Amino acid sequence: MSTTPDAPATDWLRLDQQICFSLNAASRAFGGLYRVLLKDLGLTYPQYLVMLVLWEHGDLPVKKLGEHLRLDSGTLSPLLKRLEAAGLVRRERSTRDERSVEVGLTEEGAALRERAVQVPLRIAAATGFDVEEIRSLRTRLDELTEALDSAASAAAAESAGRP
Amino acid sequence: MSTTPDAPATDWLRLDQQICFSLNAASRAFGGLYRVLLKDLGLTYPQYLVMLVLWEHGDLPVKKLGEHLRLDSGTLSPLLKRLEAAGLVRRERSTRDERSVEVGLTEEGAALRERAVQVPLRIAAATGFDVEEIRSLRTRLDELTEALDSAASAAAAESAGRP
DNA sequence: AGCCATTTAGTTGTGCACAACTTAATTGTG
DNA sequence: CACAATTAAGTTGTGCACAACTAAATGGCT
Repeated sequence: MSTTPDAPATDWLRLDQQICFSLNAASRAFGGLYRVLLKDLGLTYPQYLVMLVLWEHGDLPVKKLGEHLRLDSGTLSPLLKRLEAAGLVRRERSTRDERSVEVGLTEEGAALRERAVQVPLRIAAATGFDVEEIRSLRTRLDELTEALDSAASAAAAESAGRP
Repeated sequence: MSTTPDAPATDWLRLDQQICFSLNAASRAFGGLYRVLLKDLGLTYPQYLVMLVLWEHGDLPVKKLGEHLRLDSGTLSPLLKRLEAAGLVRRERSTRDERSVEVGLTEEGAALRERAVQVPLRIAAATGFDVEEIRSLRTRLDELTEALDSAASAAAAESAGRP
């Protein structure tokens, strides 16, 4: 254990000291606001994230999409099917590599971008944070994600057999 | 719109500038580490949060539990049934108010606390953050949650009819 | 007392996250 | 070339989040 707790073990179990709880709550609060703002666009928040990636990078195989979003095909396949049913994306097997499925925007999907531009602005306004605060919080969170990811794989390896 | 964006609208749609994405990623990274650490205890992360509240506050009606966790009965009812099936909690209708269901720890549930104490320590160590950093990040996130919550209800009221 | 609005749990249905597995195509190696 | 290992997508099953709804009990009000 590399930290030196300055409180008795009991306190560490107290809910209000658990950063994970704050993070989880903030994440769900974001979800709540996005739900309201995205209702007009007919998108859920994860669907919106997929659209963001496609708007930025153009057509991509499911695999690449998953790398950008940290999601696997188990999550993406049904989500993409719903976006396809909504007429926002196309999915077609790559001819060069039949294992791969290329995801691309339909005209309707590309057009939706115009209406989506206001969403991040309204979100930023809602946070009440200025650009610099947002940036620094983001940096901290990304550090956290990386630290947690490597700790999780280390712990998983340990509980399996020796690394 | 109360902020003055210093970047063109296009940049606001860029995934890597979206704080929500970082937050979402961090939240899922936490989930991943908790999944590994809680496997031994036979708990999921939301189940662990429920146990934390019960360990700290003792028996509580479902309603109060939901207030602590920001969750409603739609989420809690099935979750509590699983904890009950696992023998960790009891659920019984209050005699004073038949609408209310009191949730309490079984002996086994209370005993699990001893084994859970190590979890937050290992999480804290994994973050690589010191106590002060954790506290300040937590404060920021709580501010964020509150701002987002009130923005969401304002936006919901607006899209319904005038507030 | 009688009735209605509110409160509390629970149920149902949709969608996401993730583990474990399947299928099919591709790659690497002897 | 043949065949094993790898890779990509999809499927299945479990659990959570949340909206919308139901059922039952309570409390207030006339």
